[in-house]
Amino acid sequence: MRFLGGERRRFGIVHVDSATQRRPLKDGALWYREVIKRNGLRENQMRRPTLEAVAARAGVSRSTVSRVVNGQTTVTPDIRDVVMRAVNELGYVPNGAARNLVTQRTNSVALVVSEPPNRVFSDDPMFSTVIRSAGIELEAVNMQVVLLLAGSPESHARVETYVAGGHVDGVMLVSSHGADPLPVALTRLRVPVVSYGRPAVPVAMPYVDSDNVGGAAAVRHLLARGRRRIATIAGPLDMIGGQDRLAGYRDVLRDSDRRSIIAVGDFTRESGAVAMRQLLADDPDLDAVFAANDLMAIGAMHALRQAGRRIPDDVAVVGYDDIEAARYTDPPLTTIHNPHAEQAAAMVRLLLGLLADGSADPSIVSTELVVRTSS
Amino acid sequence: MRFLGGERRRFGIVHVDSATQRRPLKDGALWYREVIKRNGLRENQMRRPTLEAVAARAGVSRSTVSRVVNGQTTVTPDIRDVVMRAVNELGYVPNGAARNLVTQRTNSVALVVSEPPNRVFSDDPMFSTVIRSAGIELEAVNMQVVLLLAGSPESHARVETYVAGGHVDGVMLVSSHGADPLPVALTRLRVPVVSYGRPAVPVAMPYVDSDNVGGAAAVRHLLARGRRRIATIAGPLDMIGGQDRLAGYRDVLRDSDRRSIIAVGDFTRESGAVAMRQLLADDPDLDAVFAANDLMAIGAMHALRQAGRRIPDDVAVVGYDDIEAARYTDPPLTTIHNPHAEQAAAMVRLLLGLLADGSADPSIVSTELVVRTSS
DNA sequence: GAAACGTGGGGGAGCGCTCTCTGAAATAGA
DNA sequence: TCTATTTCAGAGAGCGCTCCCCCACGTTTC
Repeated sequence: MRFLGGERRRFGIVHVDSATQRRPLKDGALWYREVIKRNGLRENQMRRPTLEAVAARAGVSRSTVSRVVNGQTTVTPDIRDVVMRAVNELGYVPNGAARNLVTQRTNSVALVVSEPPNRVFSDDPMFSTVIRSAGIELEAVNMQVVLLLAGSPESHARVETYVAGGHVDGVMLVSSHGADPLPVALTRLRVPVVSYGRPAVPVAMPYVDSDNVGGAAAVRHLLARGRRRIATIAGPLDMIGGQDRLAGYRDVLRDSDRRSIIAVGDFTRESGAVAMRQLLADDPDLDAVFAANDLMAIGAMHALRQAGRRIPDDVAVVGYDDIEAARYTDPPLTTIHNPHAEQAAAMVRLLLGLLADGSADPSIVSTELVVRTSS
Repeated sequence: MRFLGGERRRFGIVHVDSATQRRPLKDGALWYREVIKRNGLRENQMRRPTLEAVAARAGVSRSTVSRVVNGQTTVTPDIRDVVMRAVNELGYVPNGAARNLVTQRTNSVALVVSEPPNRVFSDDPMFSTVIRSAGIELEAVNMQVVLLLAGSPESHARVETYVAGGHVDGVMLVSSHGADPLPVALTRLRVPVVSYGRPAVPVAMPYVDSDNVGGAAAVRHLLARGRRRIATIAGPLDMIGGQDRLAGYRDVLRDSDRRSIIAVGDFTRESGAVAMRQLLADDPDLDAVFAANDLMAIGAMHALRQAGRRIPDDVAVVGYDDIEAARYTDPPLTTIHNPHAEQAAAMVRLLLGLLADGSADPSIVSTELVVRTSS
């Protein structure tokens, strides 16, 4: 092994079986008592330098060091240099908790992902895109993202307590479905909250959404290609995204006097495959399908192939989102480009505006049809 | 619009163009001054109740309230009830910053994702799996995940400062490549750090890895299938994962007296396609390819189809990771199942052990060949 | 019945920082 | 030369919480 590790640490390779892996863990709150007790003074000795220490070394007051560290300009250059030297020599870094306590600000925001359990295990790239984009945008202004998973009802209480505890300056809410109590609960906390996509419940919460005409554009495209029996695989109808994309589909078909053929999925590949099989059973002659996201489109393509249909010759397929994978399906998937990264960045800006001056200028990012060979 | 929003907030839909979206943002640290100034006393009035307030209402001391809130058992049931009533009436939630300051513990850990920029925009589900699994595991012990992106050199300083600032109790490092200074820098900070996968540089840091014999198993499988010219698309060679999987490939081929045919990718689909084309140009007669991850395998399949090769008839393809998408390729992809979720959970447990008592029992999760129809 | 012990609650220090207030020194003005 | 004004550093009061220490009050022991 290559660990050079210390006294009490044991290193080495151990194969763990699933039983061991699943053992319950002690509550976080319990440890620190034990740890403090065990480490006793040692902890004190190796404590990081404080403002006080830097001040002593530089021969100035705490206030002055604070001013220097925070970049205030009312400090004479000479003194500034002396302080900076002391800071570097001691390796001083301000203590975040102390700063948060007095400023009442944490410079971090929560990203609350409120997703149903079945989606947790599907690997929808939407989530990683949002997380990443929001993270990048926040880091540009020196703020951090705290990820809060709110999949289960129990975790809701945890999330609420965390937010109410003043750990974050604001909240970004992603993917809430109709019955989700979180949007309402969070707004009651008097903490700035914004939503990724229009909230499914009526609540006074600024949001950034994407232009939902995409669903309509997809169907018009299929119509223009001469398709006559166009089915759709809708997303969960308790989510706004699911509703809106379905509405777009319906509107266009109604206008062109065609029948709607609808199956409902839950945004996972598996559900797309299941829905496609059902659609095929309902109407064997369908010649096109519009899926409310790419993952379901991929599942649908899989089911179509298994049923012996050629794409796009027998059945045309259009997805939604334009995830990277859409470029690599066989054939490449026609889809609606939905700029999740931009939308996430816009959400961050919305929240920052709220934090800075209470302003909330929502924005809508626009979608665009990307025609590939599946249609 | 459905915003019911307050006085100074402006709601409404505004289309933003990319130029506006990209405007630079004020530094986080600058606002709070403005905000404090602007809000003045109002902020004070609506401050959340403190321990003091609860104590006053319950007619006991701060200490007693603290004991009750923290679940200490040395409080008489009567008093406990009185305090709890006051807590509920006031809606008291302990202030996190104050608690962190005095306990020197934050109950949150950082997940540092140190990934090269080109991978940021590829949607590798590995990252979301790790993030999600680690998050779930930590929430079980009431701790939070703070996501720190360390893609660029500039962001390294930010990450270091953040960690040094005591904002987190420990650090989980993901996906570091050879030249990454972060592992070394972080260990110097005297903060518990664990790594997802063996660090690429020799450093005293506990890690959880996956059993890298997978590469070998994949190649043996292809050999058993009667394939004679087996190529590989390796991952970045400055990452341990890339090295190890390549080593497995090489070892098996050497033992069976066959020639290695190697191209290098960077774990993205695009790079897999590029590498496949190159491989095909180098050796048009190859009859199998082992890609170091599924994303590259998907890219390779795409390139093979474009080159008119049938899979698996002409060329067999094997991937690595067994991401969800591998089940939905055409044909479904044979791959090495790599339990990222389990590995992430094990990493969390490793870190928690370190935090609790300095113990670090590393573990290796095992991989397994999953045969589908691409080979 | 006095001394010893145990038990539950209050007092108060202090975690590390920011920021207002104050005062000293430097500069300007008369 | 003396006062008015500005500039810049220090003193000190908290931010909201935890936890050590101690005291008051029972309860036991000899």
